[in-house]
Amino acid sequence: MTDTAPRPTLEAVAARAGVSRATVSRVVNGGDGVRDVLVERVRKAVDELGYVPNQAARSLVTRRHDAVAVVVAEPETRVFADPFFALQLRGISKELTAHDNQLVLLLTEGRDDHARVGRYLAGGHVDGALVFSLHLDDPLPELIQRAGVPTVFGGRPGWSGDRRDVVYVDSDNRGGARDAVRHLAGLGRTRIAHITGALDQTSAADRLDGYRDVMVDAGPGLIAEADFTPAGGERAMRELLERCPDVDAVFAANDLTAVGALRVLRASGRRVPDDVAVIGFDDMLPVAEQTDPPLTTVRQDIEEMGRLMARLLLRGLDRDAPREGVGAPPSSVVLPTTLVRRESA
Amino acid sequence: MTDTAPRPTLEAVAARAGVSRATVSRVVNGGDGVRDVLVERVRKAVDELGYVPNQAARSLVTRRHDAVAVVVAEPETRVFADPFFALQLRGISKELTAHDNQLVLLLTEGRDDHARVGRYLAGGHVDGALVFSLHLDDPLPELIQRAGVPTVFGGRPGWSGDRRDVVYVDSDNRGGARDAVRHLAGLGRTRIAHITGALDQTSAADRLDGYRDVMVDAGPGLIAEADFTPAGGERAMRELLERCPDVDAVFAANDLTAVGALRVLRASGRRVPDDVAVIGFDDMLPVAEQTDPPLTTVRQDIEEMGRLMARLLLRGLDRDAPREGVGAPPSSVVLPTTLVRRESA
DNA sequence: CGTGCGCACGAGAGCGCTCTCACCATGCTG
DNA sequence: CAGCATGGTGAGAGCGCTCTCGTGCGCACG
Repeated sequence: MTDTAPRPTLEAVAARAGVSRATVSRVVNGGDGVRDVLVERVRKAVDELGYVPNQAARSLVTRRHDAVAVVVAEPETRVFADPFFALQLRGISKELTAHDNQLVLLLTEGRDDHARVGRYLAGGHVDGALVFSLHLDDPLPELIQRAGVPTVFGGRPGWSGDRRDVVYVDSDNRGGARDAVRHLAGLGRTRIAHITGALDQTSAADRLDGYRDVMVDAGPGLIAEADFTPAGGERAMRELLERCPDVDAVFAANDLTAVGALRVLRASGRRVPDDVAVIGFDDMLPVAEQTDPPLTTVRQDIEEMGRLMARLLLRGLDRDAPREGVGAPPSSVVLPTTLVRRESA
Repeated sequence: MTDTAPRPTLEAVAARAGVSRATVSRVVNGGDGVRDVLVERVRKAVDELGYVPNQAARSLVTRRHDAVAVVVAEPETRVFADPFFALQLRGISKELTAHDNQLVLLLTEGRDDHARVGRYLAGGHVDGALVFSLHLDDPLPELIQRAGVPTVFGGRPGWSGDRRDVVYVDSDNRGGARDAVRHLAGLGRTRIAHITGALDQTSAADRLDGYRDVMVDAGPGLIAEADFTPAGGERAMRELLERCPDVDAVFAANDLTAVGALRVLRASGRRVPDDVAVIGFDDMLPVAEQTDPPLTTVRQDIEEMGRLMARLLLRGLDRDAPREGVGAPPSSVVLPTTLVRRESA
């Protein structure tokens, strides 16, 4: 735990290079309009002194921070006890880094914490925010919009339907669900059930919608509600078997739910996929590949989602647009999904 | 994507409250030495104007940022495709938040990226750093030490043996391994094998040491090297069965490895735990509970590790110490592990 | 009643940077 | 050859805050 040494200032570099502060500043920020001789001289001085600009001083005048907040709400941190979180973060990080932006991570801890996040964002410490808050009743999005911080959401916010200015990046949950169910139908299955996710999240609702798109005449008996967890999957599967013992296919809202379903199916003596075909969602790798049998599932490109969120945000901040007004204002993006065939369906 | 509005300054608050800037500053920073009447008046003005201090301006003069960098090296981000990362981060976040510090996340992408991180840390943007870099040959720790930023490491760095000033937080990998092996021995097992983790990481090396502590006379035939992945676990288990078909217990370096081992054992017709007892490490919940049979494993309190890292760092920054010099300089901490008995051993 | 002390407050100087603007060479046009 | 763009450079103001000092006041003391 060493202590920081005093760092050289612009002034020091200017003195050493025999130019003015202004010129050094110009060189440090690209060097346009400075003769090559001087640029060279300043660069040398910078190297020799090990000069690094003081970001605080810079922000004070530019009102830019080159920093973006990533807000993850508490309920999500549980969901993110899977690679989802890490991957998305990685995509975000890559994109931000490529544009020299820092990533300030804000994890909320319970609802009281929302105020703190709101205050922080309103405090103008960051240029924008990437927010994961997929619950319908979450006050956070509203709070953030009010804070006046440019924001891109991860996953469609529940209330976004009526607001045109909300920008989000999402997977094509509905389309992916349709693909899954169509695949099951293509296998000749006719009694295709669906185990939902937590329906207060748009992803779960959208997947259910996709299922219904294909199974227009599915009775409610074939739909069981769960919560994205293996335990929930078990419960729902048992329920389904009771209501409809001759079910021959299950589309689970995510891979973890599918794991629970698989376990119950096996315990009931049914073979997968011979008796009951099973499809998950996410392609959560350590899980989907390890199940018995390996899980057919709908893959979403999670890292790309993160990257895209960051890209949209930065574009909105005019970091990217070469000329003012050239880039259209960013609008939401829905990424395609792909069905990954393994052995469970 | 709304745009930020101009924010009120100290000056504005001062004018409204009819006091000087200095007084407002005093109130905002605790209010010592200001008459209650004025404190009240200033507070009111702050509320009415929705004043939030400009952190950049403040940092410029205080040279404090109330921000801490969390550095995660690339190889780790893969390992952290498990709840490890999220949990640790959560612990860190909680502790930092409690002390009004921000969390700046730095994920490195390949070795070239180290320089960037070094530059950032040397740039004095943050008051300290929490670093995850558990590989023996990683240049990052050295780089960071040279940057002169107070740092606490997550996991014992490979080269820390000879350096007294390195502060880290780690689990008692060695002790946990000993417990696991002793438990297996206590079950009457005599041919207890060990599947190692990636031995360029101290955690893997320490667990191997713990195994050896108990199995002082274990032949090399009972040790197979793997890499913390299920696939590695499978490979190693096959190897072990070949070399020692009558093995009756396996201590795997982590839960994922154990999953691979379980699969091979089952495929070979052996029953767990009847024929072969298996113990993992981590208690990675979605995994350990879902295996067949549920996995006996060594649990480490991951969130607490994160919290502790942050606490040590902040203490080192004198955020905590009520009086100068009262708190001893922070030293490394090794957290205990606990054996969680399920059904595999 | 004068002196001294302590306390509450304000004035003002920076922190390190960016950015506007004025200045001074040039080089070109009329 | 005067006049005027043009482009490179420096001087200086100011971003919003903290913090040191100096000032004025009330009070206890001699």
